[in-house]
Amino acid sequence: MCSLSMPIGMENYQGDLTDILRAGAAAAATGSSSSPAYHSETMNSDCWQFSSDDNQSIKFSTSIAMEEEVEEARDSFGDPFSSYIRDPLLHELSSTSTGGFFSSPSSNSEVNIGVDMEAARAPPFGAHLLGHHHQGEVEKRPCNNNIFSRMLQISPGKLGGDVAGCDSVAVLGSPRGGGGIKAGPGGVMVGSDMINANSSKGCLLENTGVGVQISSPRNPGIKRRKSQAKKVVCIPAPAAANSRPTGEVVPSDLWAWRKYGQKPIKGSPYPRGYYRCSSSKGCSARKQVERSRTDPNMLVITYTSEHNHPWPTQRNALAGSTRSQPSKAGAASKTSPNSSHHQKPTSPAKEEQKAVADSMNENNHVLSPVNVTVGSSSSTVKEEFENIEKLQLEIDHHHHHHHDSDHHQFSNHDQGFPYRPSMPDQSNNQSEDFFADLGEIEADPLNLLFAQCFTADEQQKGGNKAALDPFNLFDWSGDQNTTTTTTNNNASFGHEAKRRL
DNA sequence: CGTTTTTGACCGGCGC
DNA sequence: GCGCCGGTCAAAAACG
Repeated sequence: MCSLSMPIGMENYQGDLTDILRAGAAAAATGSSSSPAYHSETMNSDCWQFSSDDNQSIKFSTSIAMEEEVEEARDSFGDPFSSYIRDPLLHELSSTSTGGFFSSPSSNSEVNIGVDMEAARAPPFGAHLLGHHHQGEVEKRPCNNNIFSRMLQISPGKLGGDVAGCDSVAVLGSPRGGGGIKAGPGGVMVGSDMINANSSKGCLLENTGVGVQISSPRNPGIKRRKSQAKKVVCIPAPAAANSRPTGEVVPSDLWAWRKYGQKPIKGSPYPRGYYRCSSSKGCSARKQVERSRTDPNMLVITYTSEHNHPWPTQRNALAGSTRSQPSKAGAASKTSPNSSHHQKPTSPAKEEQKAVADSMNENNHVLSPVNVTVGSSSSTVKEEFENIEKLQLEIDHHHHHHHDSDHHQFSNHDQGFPYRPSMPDQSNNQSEDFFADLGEIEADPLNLLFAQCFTADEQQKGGNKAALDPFNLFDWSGDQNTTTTTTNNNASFGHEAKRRL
């Protein structure tokens, strides 16, 4: 994996993804200060940078905005990110902390990952709006610094919601609490769906905001079957760089997703993939994955419906999950159906994860000459879960034994280190809350992932491997964990391609 | 064998 | 009512 080193402060950092995001958000929040627009509740923020030793720096920009309405959806959507929303920590985010980036200045390349959880009503901030993905475009506004400006966005919205009030951004923090996150100048992005053309005018979300509907331009509020909110997440597309227009690699979020369709989207050269949760038959959770028209490097993932079941602890079927893509990752044949997946992921989830990782790596790759190597190994799902479990254990461990320390870490770093932003309100309590919440968090795979990453980092500060590669975070495999599996992210991800078009 | 992916067809909403 | 589109279905193929 790449060797990203933790930037400042990060080194010691242990935490889970969630934390990271949170932190980032928090950080962002601070940073975002600039934007006047922010709603008080919302938070913005923006960017965290992780810089690798290499000089690479990665930023995460996050903005999370939620609407009230959104809450229902919040939970799961299956996206790991959603957890953020729920996550109490969000508060933290909302609260602001300093915005620091981890950054290293030097970064040659930066990657931003912005997380937006946006309510349907998008914040006015113009920054980082994603285009309506519907149109296929997601526009990403540049974040502060980042060159690549890849962002991760999450925006929840509700169907039917009225978007009209774009202005109001109510971002809720986490349900629990607190504050919302605003999108900050630093790269905050607005959920594409939410955003509509109007967005330019100030409203990010237009119609779509509404609900689940996936932003169909036509009808904003169309009633889709389910009235649920949808969340939009933008992340750097792994393969994009590689250039596969069509295929997308879906970042894994640990949920098991089964692709049930793909359609070319009218305004976009890239097809949209439709996935549904395969963890549970009854689960209505779905997600759509497509590349941003404007920025092929960005992957727009729209989650709709919630999972009606707990995170899959284990995935059953490996079979079929991976299609051959084997060896040639690099070679991706676009058309060939099989080509779509990188190497064979063992499970979709994994695949997704890999995708994420890949993307990350890719980014890194791009960014830094350094590294990324990746072996390709695919760990099995079980392995993944094992890792997760480990992570959980770690988390628990922290939870039980180290809160303080953890807390300290965060706090200490806060300023510089967004990760655990110091929240005004929460600063002290956070830790408690934080941990209290861990239960939830734990459940969240992503968090775990991140946690893993981070922990690994600590472990390995010395580092070699990348410990911190934020991107690697996504990577399950593990160098990080000692254990690890082999999986990895290969730099080559070529997953894309697939089908039609 | 069970699961996933692929992919053409079908369905429903919307605009004209 | 028709056509466009997006979303979903379902059969076939692929995979482990």
